[in-house]
Amino acid sequence: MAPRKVAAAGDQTLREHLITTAERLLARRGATPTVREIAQEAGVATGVLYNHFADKEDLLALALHTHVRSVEATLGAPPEPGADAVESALTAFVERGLALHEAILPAFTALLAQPEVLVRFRALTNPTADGRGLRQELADFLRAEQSLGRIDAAADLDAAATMIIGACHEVVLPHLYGGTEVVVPDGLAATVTRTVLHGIGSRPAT
Amino acid sequence: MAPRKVAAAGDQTLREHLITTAERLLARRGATPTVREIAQEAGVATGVLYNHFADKEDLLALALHTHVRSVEATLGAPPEPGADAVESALTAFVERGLALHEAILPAFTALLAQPEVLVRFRALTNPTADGRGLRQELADFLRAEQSLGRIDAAADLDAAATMIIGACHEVVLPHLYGGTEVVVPDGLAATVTRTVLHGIGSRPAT
DNA sequence: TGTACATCAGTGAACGCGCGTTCACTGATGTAC
DNA sequence: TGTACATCAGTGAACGCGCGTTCACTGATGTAC
Repeated sequence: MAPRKVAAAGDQTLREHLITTAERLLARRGATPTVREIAQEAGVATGVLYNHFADKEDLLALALHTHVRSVEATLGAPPEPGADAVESALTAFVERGLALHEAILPAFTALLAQPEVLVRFRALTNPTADGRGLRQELADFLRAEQSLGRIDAAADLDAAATMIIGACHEVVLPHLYGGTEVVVPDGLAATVTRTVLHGIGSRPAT
Repeated sequence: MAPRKVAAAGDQTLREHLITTAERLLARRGATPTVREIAQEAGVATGVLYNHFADKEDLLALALHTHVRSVEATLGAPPEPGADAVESALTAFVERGLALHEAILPAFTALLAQPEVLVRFRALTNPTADGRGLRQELADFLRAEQSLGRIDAAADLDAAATMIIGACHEVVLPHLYGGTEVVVPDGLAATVTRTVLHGIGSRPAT
């Protein structure tokens, strides 16, 4: 056993290097990279991909999984229920969601047209929130706050979570459809939080 | 000038028949149809597409445009501000949004990987809400209700519109990612409306 | 230490396939007489 | 009415291209002596 000098930089294995490279190309706007693009960017021959992965779908699913995990790692831990004021904790949650979606939606949408990659991706564990997914993580947080009496006991928290995560999607999606740069409006997280906590219905003047 | 008998059924021109056929294939889950699939489904030779459209992107952009318009036509007019109670009018709005997104998102996501089609699509007028788009239509409605004093004057209506339309996206998107049937939870429109009007913050017991 | 050999990760030209697109051809229909 | 011709929408085999994938080959490295 005498491996040739690999193109991988640093202490990554070649397999990790290939996943990292595919992840970087995937995160860029546009279509999914070809195997030739991935190999060229990684500095290896195209055939080498098939020494480390079953096929292109396998590599792309792993690249997407790694991408989501590495983006999530940059976000820091979610707020603890009860530790802070509901409003500020929820705002932090929304900011996390906005950052996450801004970072990962381009890759996801590029892969929507490749159903086989999504099948493989789903076969891996959900990379966000210890397998729960972001929406469920938020719903769990809201329910914990509710049991602490800091959220209306009659509120429908699934709907609230859907609306909040939906707002994160909605800020990013039109830019993907429209081909324009994603711009998250200043203070959106705070405004969304205020809206979901207090509502927009008319109220008696104070 | 002696046109051969065309494959188009009824009183549609062959051009319209091709757009309708592409629209139908596009609305089905999955990838974008090939020119051969469209031609076969339309009952004509593949070459005929190029007698009526500049290229595949041209046809698909028109098919998407027609699709959105025909879905919107099935929805009926949006509620008039002030005509009904805010809560019921807004619920109707959300139901329209859910139905619209459920019907058009599969086609949109299939085309996300084909940026050129989206460029051509954007060159056409926005088919929803007289060119305003659904989100703006909703924001305009909320503003009208606000000026009637039926919505909190201090509310951020852009954020509210983003959350509501976002919820419509959020209900459909995970099923597209996940490859499962789209199921809109019963009563979601009413719950979303209640949440956005009254908020989920804890309130004094009545 | 020096030399011959075995190993096998990496190589990249070549393959098969499906795609969008082209264009010489077909034949049903309108027109001229 | 009947016949010869012109038109041109529709036809579909063929083309070129880019893709994912394969596999006979290369050559740097570990091992045996």
